[in-house]
Amino acid sequence: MTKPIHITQNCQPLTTTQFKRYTHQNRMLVAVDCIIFGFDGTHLKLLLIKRGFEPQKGRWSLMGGFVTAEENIHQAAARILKQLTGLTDIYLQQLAAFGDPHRDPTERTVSVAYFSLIDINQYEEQISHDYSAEWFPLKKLPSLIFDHKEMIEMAKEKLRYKAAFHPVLFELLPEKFTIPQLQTLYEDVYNKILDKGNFSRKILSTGLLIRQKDKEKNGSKKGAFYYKLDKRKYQLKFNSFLNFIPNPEVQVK
Amino acid sequence: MTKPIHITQNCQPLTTTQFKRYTHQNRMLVAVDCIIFGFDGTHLKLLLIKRGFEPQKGRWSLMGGFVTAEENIHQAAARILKQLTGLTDIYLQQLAAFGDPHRDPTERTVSVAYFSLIDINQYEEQISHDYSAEWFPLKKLPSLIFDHKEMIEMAKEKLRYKAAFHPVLFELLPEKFTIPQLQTLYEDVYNKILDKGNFSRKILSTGLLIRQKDKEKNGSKKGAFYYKLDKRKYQLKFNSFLNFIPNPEVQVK
DNA sequence: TCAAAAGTGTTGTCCTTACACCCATGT
DNA sequence: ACATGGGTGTAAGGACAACACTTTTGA
Repeated sequence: MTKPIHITQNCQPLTTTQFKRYTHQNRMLVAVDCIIFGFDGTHLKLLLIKRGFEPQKGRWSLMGGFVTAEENIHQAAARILKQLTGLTDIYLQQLAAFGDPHRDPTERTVSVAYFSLIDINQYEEQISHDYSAEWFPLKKLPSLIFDHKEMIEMAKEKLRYKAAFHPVLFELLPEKFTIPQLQTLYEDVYNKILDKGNFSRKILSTGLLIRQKDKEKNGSKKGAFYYKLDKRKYQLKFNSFLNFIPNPEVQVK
Repeated sequence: MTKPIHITQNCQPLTTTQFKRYTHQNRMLVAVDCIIFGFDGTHLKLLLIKRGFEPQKGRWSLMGGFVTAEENIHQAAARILKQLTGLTDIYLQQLAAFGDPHRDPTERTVSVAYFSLIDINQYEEQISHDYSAEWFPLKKLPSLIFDHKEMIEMAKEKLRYKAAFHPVLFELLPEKFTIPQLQTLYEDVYNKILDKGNFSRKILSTGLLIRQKDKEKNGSKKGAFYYKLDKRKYQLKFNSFLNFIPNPEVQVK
């Protein structure tokens, strides 16, 4: 069995006056992997693809790709996200860099994981076929390649942590939504039943929501008012501490 | 002026049966940079080095280094931290990956920033000479190379965010410390005067501290009791939400 | 004895929780 | 009419900020 060779070390370093390169250093691939969250009205889900190329062809995986020479890492993540979902201007946040020497057995690759929250209704069905993509409930994830499981675990923790204080979960909902829908989302994220009265007051007290004239009538006879985010206040208050969850017991490293 | 050439792309990819490498991809350097916090009893400080090599020789910089072929990123950060401080088993947390294509004009380098909290008294004076290292108060930082300023800003935010809920600032203090010393630390981190009565009660109510028999007598005539961390409870409660700061208004992206 | 910092007591306010209750409406 | 979920009222309890007060001791 041949060991992979670090080809870059065989290359002669350039040494022009202006642009010395660092010599004797090990160059490696840098990738991004996207943890894409969606909410179908009942459960939080992840969008995974069936890997169409070697190695590990046919196994489930996060959507990922290599960072190119011209782009920064965030741009790479946005590009990858668009490739799979067709969406731009999406909530997209860096999670962490994963760099175990053998995480990808093919070749040393450092992967920067990003997590994103999308409105599952906006997602283009079409594209999912090209990538054999599928939404999986968080509790029923398939076996995944490399360290993707670990990435997802970290993303879940981070989401819970963030959502306990910041109104980030709105990113998962359509433009118009009801408070009971929002509550279901929180309940699924924290796996915890919340008191509807207290929840509704807490959410409304943030002043982030604007009540609409119409109601959603599928969930109940009475119907629940639709709300929209007040985009301006949302931007403004995003970083303040809003304490959405009573006694959060999120564990984060 | 010659443009830097992406040498790796000129290399022929290996294609043995067992170990295909990814073809046509751009390989790059991966570095770590360490944001090292210390507390001198009055102010929070950062340990910076005067860069001893080109490019930008002689300018101030975070301590950093390249990730080698055999180690993971965290190990690289721990190695770099030990190189400069002589310390191991230090609080060391990944902050974020920085990957602007031109952040290091020499050559495309992705840097993973780590931040660490050390007891400034444990720091070995000796080593600082080899690296021309110096402690700078956060409010009087010198001009720094590359994007190091941005890394530091992010680290400050992260530290404030984390310390508002988790007892992480203890990492900056010696084994024995007094509550007024701890309060000074919090006050410097949040640039905010705290009520001593409320602060002391809040800290003690966590149950993390064990009172010692002896007192520190320099700060006052009466003297303040020394405390030690209850290591077991510290581990146990580290991730729960303890709310150290009234109305935190930390801004984090 | 007095100044200065450590530490304790006390009180009013605000927030939260738990849960009872009312509301609207499709069947 | 009644079941069902949406939404409001409310009282008890707890947490917390503000600040007055007591303690200790070196000079």
